Amino acid sequence: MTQKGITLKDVAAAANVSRATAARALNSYGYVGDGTALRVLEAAERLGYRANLVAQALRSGQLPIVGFIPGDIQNPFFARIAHDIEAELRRHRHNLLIASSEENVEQEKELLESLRSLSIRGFILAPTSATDSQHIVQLAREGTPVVLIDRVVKEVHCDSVIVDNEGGAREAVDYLVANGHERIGLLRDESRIFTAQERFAGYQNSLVSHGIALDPWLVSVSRSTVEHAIEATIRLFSRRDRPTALFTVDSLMTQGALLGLRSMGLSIPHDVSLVGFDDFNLATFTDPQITVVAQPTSEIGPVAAKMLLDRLAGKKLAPRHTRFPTRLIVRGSVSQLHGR
Amino acid sequence: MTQKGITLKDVAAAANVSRATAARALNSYGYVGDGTALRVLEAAERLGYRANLVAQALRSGQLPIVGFIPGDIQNPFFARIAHDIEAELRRHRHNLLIASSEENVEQEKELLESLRSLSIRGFILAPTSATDSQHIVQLAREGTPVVLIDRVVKEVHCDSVIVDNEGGAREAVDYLVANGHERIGLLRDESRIFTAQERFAGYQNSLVSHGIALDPWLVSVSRSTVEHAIEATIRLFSRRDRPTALFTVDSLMTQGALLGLRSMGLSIPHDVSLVGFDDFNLATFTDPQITVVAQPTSEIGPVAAKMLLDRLAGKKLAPRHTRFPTRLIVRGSVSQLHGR
DNA sequence: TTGAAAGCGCTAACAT
DNA sequence: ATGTTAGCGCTTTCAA
Repeated sequence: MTQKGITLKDVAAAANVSRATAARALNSYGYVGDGTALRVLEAAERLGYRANLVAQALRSGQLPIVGFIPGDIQNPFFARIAHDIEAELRRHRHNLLIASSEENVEQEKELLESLRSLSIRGFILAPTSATDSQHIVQLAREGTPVVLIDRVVKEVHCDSVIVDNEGGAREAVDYLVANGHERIGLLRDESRIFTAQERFAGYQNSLVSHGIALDPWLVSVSRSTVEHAIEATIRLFSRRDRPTALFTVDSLMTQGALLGLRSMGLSIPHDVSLVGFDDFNLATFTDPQITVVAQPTSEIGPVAAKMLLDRLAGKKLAPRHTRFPTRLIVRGSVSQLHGR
Repeated sequence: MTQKGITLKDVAAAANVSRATAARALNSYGYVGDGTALRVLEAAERLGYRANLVAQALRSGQLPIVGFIPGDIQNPFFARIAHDIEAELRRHRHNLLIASSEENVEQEKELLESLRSLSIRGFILAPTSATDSQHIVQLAREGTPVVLIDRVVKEVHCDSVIVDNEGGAREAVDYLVANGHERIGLLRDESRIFTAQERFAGYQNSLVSHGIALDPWLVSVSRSTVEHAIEATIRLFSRRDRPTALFTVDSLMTQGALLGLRSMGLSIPHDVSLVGFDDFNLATFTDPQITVVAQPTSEIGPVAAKMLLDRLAGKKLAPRHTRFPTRLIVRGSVSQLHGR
């Protein structure tokens, strides 16, 4: 046993002062005589005193912890953001509690519900559903600071950090069209997810602006996992009159598409051209390398963390919304379609 | 404002009982009249009562939170483990606080130090250093349950979950030798890291058992990031009389090697054969696919979480150590060396 | 079967 | 400049 259970009382006793004075010295507020302060500090040091944050939290009603609820911590996109948030919070002596919703609204609700009992100071959240959002509205209304990332929910008025999904998707499809493609497949995730909606809109808008009719058969919906995306890809390309190009709405689905196409013996870009939303490590390792719409992943975490920290510091501002632009990175997965 | 700040007192008042009785009814212990219990439960329900975990923690000295300190949450290996631990903890109504050490011992110490004030119930930790470990010893000695994963520290007596690093590395190098390679490069990370030591031992042992002398020039040390590994690879292969094969000790370094070799115009497996420790998504997307030593990543998290949960439940057992076997997955990145 | 009261460790209003 | 005291929300003796 070592310096476990050294409390303020012990320090106060050792320094021959009251607990109040000891607290003042330790947290440097109010009046404390110089000599006294020194004695207290010295005693605390000697005893190995460490303030009990739980006790502080009971009084203040706030634990120095922020909750992060991503769709899936295994998605490198979220892992990167988690890392950045954590680093930023650490600078402000806060900790990060991570709980994945696993893209399941019910789980998201339960998580939020259970975390509220913990007096968590605020949340950074990637809501699973763009519509089922009463639980978030509720949370925000109670005064708990919330920052939405990657996705946004209409009814909720709080800070948010997202990217230009519509523009990014549109640019991707524009690029495909510019290369002569007209039968452009879309591999998208469930429409309850905000980004799915916006990216789908970009796909549509691009087609419309080029006078290309939207063919529902070219759109395949799947869950956002490599496995599901493989199946969806195979479904899409098993039809005769298959697409000449494919746009995938996130990196996991892009990977699934890669695998699905390979399993069908379809080569990129010879048989099929491919553009994916969200850049990922793997994209530069394949041959050819994959053309993608890149998001400024490294900026999202820090910005979101700072927004939340501002709220925790008590700043009363109107909700702020950051929307980052995306960037098309042309690599080698799109070919000029001949016979045009 | 909604059901914020409903306390036990409110529930007790609403049910016309004392706080003590309300607590008994809510937590079902001690004697409570059936009718009374019902009234209390009903009142709690109606008021939307939620127990204040911080207050409970102040009494019990324990917050239902477990700390996870990986080297880097962005490493898919740790992200997967984090996910699995979290899922397991959730079943036992515990939460997971994640803080990366970023492979920095000092940061690891600070993290632990600051988290102790939080009355965290236990830790799952991948220690950055195999030697600098007093802080962990200390922690364990104070009675805080600790489970070590991926890496282990001699002086610390606690549960651990690791894999057969030596055996896995040996098998990889054996395989290279069996394919006629003798000049086998090693890309390893810093020797303070436990896994680095064991994997290096496996490399050595294999060479020795085949009567091949260890050539220090063939060993390149680098930090475990893609960028550093690229440089180290280039360094290794810039020498004349370069290796015919390369063994990399983790997936980030394998990626770095891939990139480094490509930048030098060296093709796999024609110019260089490659085997990496730790399987990763990308390994099957490259052409050729990469031969790797796979770890049972999906088993580590659940086992570690269960060990910790046992401790939290108060089980007094001798420290348990699980060491999982590894498995060589032969794909296409190794070629039979001619002229042998 | 229930209630009163103490106390977990800390802070802050109030008094001195 | 310092001490006294009350109380954050909860659990748990102890007494009734």
